[in-house]
Amino acid sequence: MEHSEVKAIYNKYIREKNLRDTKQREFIIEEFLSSKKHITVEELHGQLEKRTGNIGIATIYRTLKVMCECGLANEIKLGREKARYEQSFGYEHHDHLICEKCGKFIEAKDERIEKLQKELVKKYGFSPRAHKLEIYGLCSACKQKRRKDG
Amino acid sequence: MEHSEVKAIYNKYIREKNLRDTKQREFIIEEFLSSKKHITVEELHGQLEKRTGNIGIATIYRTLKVMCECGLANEIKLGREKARYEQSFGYEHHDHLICEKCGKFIEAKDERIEKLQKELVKKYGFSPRAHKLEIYGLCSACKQKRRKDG
DNA sequence: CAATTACTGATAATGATTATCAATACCATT
DNA sequence: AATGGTATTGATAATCATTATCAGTAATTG
Ligand SMILES: [Mn+2]
Ligand SMILES: [Mn+2]
Ligand SMILES: [Zn+2]
Ligand SMILES: [Zn+2]
Repeated sequence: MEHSEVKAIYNKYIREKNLRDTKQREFIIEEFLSSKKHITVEELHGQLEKRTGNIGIATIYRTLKVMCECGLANEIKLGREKARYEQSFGYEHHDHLICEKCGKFIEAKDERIEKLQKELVKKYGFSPRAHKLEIYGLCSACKQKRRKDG
Repeated sequence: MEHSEVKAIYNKYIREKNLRDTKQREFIIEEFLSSKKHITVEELHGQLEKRTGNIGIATIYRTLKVMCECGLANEIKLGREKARYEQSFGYEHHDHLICEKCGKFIEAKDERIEKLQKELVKKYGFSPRAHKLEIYGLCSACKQKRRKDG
């Protein structure tokens, strides 16, 4: 429950865009906001099946697209894997350390890196709109496990 | 012609892995090394069609995979676009500024950013294997064009 | 309530990449 | 040079996430 600020933004957006307020979208957004970050469409669909009745997976794709459009969600695409989504309201921009063993996403940020990126693009007369820093490797838990198991 | 160093590495690799030396791979590698960076499989296939006879597109996929395995190529995947490949022999690691208007890839690097990334992962006990920094926006040429055209 | 039109869910389509497989080419050995 | 084992090729089918289609349904507005 709650998430009233997010819903206010969403409601404003659908009014502006002449979209309609449907039960399915309500359920999807509620579930999305209550779930772990970096969730896939399939995972969300599975969770919804338990609570609400069936909601078509196409509708979940569509609703997450709307959430991204109104700035309430971000899409994260890694290689050939299926897209993941994270809430973006109330979270600032951050980078990701991604464990290649267990799939964990660690959120991290260094203001100095952000600043140096701005310097970097300036050198090329480039106007940045967005950026993505992903570091792939092994999280500390998986590192320890690997030590034990060999 | 030439590219003898790359070919030496490739030849060493195929001997070790019990792969065979085929005309198709020769042509593909030659064309790959002579082409612009950040090329797609489809583009490479198109170019090869002119010079050599037909080479099956599956063979190009397979050969580029081998090139990546032996460290002579890198795969670059952006969102849902088709994969692009770049030579990696004789080029050091670099980041990409990617123009969303014309598709240009600007290669850039800041040693200070690289260093701060190492600090960042250390804070989380994370062992990095690779990383990817991509900045999306507008290159200077496209920026000027936009100014003129409105 | 009625008219308009956006939405839904089932399903087909798409498109890049990978798997399959029979025919062929490579290569070490004789 | 011929042979045999096996990696490779190219055509094509399969895969799989995502998007498009469309008939039926539901939200909105007056
Ligand atoms: Mn995140
Ligand atoms: Mn590059
Ligand atoms: Zn892990
Ligand atoms: Zn440009």
